[in-house]
Amino acid sequence: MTGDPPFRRIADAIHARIAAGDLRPGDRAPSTRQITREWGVAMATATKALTTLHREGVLAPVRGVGMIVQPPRPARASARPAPGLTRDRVVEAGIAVADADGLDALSMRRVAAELGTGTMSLYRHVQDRDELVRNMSGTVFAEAPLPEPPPEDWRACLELAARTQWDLYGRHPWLAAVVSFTRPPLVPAMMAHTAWTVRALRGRGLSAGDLTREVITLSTFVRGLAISRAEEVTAVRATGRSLDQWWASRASAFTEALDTGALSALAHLRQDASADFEALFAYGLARHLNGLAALLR
Amino acid sequence: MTGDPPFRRIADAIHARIAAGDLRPGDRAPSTRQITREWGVAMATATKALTTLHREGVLAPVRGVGMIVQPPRPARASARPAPGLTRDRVVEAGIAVADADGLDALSMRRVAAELGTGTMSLYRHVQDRDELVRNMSGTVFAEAPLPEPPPEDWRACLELAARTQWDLYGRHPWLAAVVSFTRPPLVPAMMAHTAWTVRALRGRGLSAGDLTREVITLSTFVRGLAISRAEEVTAVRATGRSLDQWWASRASAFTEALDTGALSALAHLRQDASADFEALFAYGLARHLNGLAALLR
DNA sequence: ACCTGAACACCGTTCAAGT
DNA sequence: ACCTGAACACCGTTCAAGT
Repeated sequence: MTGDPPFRRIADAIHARIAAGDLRPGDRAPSTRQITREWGVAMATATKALTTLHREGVLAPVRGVGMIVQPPRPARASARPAPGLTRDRVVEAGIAVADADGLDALSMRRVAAELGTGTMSLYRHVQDRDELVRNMSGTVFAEAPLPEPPPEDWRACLELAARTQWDLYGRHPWLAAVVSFTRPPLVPAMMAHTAWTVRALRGRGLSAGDLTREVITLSTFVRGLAISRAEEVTAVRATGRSLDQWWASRASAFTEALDTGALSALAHLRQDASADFEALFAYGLARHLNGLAALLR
Repeated sequence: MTGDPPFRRIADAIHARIAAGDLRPGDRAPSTRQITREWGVAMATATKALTTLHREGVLAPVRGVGMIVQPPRPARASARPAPGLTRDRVVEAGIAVADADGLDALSMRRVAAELGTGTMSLYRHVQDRDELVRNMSGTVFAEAPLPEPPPEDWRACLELAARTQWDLYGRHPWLAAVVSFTRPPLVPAMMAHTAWTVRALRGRGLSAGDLTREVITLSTFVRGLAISRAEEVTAVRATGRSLDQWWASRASAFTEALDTGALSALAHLRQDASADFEALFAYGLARHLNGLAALLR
């Protein structure tokens, strides 16, 4: 890029401003004089940059005004199906967007742009945004199979199932907020996860009700903590502040609150322990499984 | 309300349709003939209902067309501060909207409409929507104080703290998705909750790290299950289908999946147990506290 | 100086116009 | 018949114009 000749670099920079929306169709592009000032080049170079963009159809000269930004030409012929656009590609693009920038960034327009199609073309492959998200969940769950045959020990099984979900939520921070265990979508990979856990618990004296509650509450704990961890990822992305920095910025207001009698007990909390999600996961899982062990005994 | 005379009830009903957006400025209001059919009243009553709305400025007669819905008159003079609009009133209105229609319905425009102000007036009292939601959390947490002095038994304390949060999330289904225990806002009522729990656990041999993890993982379980319950509320509101009805509609596809080998273990789950959130709460809490009891022993 | 309406840059999705 | 761009009815928030 830096090896490009100056007129090319200037042309690309102007093009980038148009792509970014800083310059919009109908606006005046920088004049040759402005270009010479801004980039420190000769008039000949500035003129060549503009005529290049003219030849490429990006700008058009208007007598007595200057170079005007043209409306973008449609990238593809209309009413022709985008070649190779499939439900799987839409879902993959959705996963890529959500992994990179979170669920809030997952707009239909953004996914379509990622695929180089019109927004409405997506609706030929998914019914609506909700169905897209559901399909995304199903697809990523298939990334996390559980071993066959399972470990013999029920505790090893439950630890493995919980750990597998925990890691999956870590790879896809948007996932935790989106899965449901009370209205599970009919996604084979998710049902397989649940079925694997049921098999580990079956025939150990739990009532059918307790078996159901065990499966749901364990998943709920893992999901709940994964939601907190994901919020942390989002907060860092949004504010640029890590949890440590956030606490540091609150420290003075916090210690002030500690003086006021009833809140002084908060001084017994350790902030580093609240930021270590791995240790929180291990602790909460251990308490739950120890409680279950007492029930099974 | 039901004691109002018929013409008043009809006029109110038409007004309600306008407020709901079913009838928009420029639309024709129901004619006298339509009113006699729809409400089963005499022409004189229908005419009185329409002339009442005319006198109130809601409708205006257009010769040869009928009664036309008028644009709403601005409720208050501009650039005059809305009398009595305070941060507390904004927060209260936000809570009312979110309680009634969920967090998705909590738009700045909706809250402003509820208060009869312009949207931008809200920004004089809260910095942005996020701060509004944070203030809402703080306010409702103050609804759920914990008793002083606390019970002597640590287990009774933790059960009470968990139960209090659980009930609070039940009264305000939007709350669970919004609270954070890793970046807690400096809200006295929330900090008091945490401090109360810390006091119950202090001096029982837990390390500072484990004490911190205990407080967070217990809250995480309660919050996680409350999120599931809230999603259930939202799903019923959106689809009009209870969890039972949802499962019934899935039954055939579900039992089909059960036949395919590995998933047959799912038949051991009891759907009614998955829908009983109170029992799920009690089960999960008991497992966690039994696990903690083993650690403290 | 204080307040807020118009405007902007986004959404998801409907629907009719295009091929 | 199939496909999709324009349009609609929403967002949160900026900013400049109003009082």
